Amino acid sequence: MTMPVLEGVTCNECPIRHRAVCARCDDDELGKLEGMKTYRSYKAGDVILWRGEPLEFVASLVYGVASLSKTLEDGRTQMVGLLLPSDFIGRPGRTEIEFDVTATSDVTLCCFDRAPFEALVNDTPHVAQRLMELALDELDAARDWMLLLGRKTAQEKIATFIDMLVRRSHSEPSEVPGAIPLPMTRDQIANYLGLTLETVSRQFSALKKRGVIDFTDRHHFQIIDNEGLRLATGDDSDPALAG
Amino acid sequence: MTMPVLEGVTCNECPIRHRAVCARCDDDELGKLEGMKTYRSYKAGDVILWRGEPLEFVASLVYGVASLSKTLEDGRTQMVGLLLPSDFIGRPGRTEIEFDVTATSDVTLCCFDRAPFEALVNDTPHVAQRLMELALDELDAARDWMLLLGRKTAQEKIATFIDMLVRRSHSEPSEVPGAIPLPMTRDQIANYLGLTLETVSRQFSALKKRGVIDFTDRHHFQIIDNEGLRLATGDDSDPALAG
DNA sequence: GGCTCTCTTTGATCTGGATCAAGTTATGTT
DNA sequence: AACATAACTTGATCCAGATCAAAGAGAGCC
Repeated sequence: MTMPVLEGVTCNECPIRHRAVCARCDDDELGKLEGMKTYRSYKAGDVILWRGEPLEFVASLVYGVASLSKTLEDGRTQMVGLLLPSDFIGRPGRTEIEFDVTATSDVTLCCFDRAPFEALVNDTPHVAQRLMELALDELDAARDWMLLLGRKTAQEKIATFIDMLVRRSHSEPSEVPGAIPLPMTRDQIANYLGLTLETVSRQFSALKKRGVIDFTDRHHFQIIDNEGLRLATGDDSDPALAG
Repeated sequence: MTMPVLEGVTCNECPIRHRAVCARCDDDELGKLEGMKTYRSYKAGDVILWRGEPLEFVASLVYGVASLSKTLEDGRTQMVGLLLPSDFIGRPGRTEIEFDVTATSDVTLCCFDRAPFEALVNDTPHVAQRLMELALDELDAARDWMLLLGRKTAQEKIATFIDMLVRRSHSEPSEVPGAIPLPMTRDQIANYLGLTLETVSRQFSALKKRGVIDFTDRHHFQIIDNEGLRLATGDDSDPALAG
């Protein structure tokens, strides 16, 4: 996997310019952010932030995938969020976080030191508003996931996960056409869906056998039957909505 | 249960004055809210808002308990939030909601028409900031609940639920001393915890048999063994933290 | 090319919580 | 007080997904 080099890239050339925390900024506001930003990179598997550790910086995720996870005393873990490009790490007024943040693939962040960023938020309504929107989007996503974790079957969980990946990964242009990247191991997917890795593997096999998806390799798949996938999520009763 | 009459009550006498969306307001700002507010009451079981319906008003919950829930096509439902006094319904920039809001007990809301409220938010930073804090608190709660739904056992779910009730219900002074109200049916608790009502009932019985809690009646209980309760939640490994 | 290590698949078995099925206790209502 | 209805408890059985186990399949390295 190639890791784009971003040092020296201007905000106007940034791939997440219109979806990240800076989405609503005008040129003037963007200039201030431009002067504050630094890029950081992490290898797949690196821990970006530990739960409870003081938060030195906030950041937008530019490339890659990161995960938020919580762990019980005996080691059971549950992912409580997946960060894709344009997602934000850190919250106004919070000096620490309640979960670990880990690089799932190689990751590049656009970072701002926390104190000056907060000062900027306070007198830049465009940034404050965008932060609120991002927080509310995360809250909606968290609630969809609560329904999934509490009430969906293993098959429905896997179908919903694939459906979410298709919707959210505005797939990189350079990739094999039609092949959607699966940027996580079976174990990480299991931790996201509240399952075991064996069950994840079995349900992928079942969807493949049913002709809903197909794997080009273990980390790239294609949708064969979009309608079948949608039905398998358990969300829509009305087939007309999926057409 | 007595339902306090609130018509004519001033904001300064309001029981949620210092925790609700108005928490940071000065007297001037409070005056504006005072002029906009109206009270609405609902009976236990009433639907306050349907998913997808245009949002006419936003509100703070003053008395009672309400729930947010999502439903799959075949009727399986999952509660995705519990609203207690001072919690807020409605979000800046959102004209509809993604879940049903239902009165769990008799409920009183302090309502504001949506459009004028949003106008006020835009030029009252104290309100905008407080709304952000409330949203982030909900996000933290949602993530704790994802860990519960995805990884905890039935016993741990029940213990965590009780522990949350104890922490959050600043129990009404008029109640029987030491008796904590359980403001939901077994079925509603099951929908909150991703269980069935039979499992909820069995786990309450098990905690009672183990001497952790005791019931004065079916909707009021007491904590007998606080340490035992904390251990049963599965959260803390370190007993020193619970002391 | 062969070796090692990690990830993945598949099979066999077990079990926690769901489901099915009575009874029991409250809370009204007339 | 008798009745009706809704909420709750408890028991018996079942099954989806966990757990235990072992065998493939990549990917990196010398």
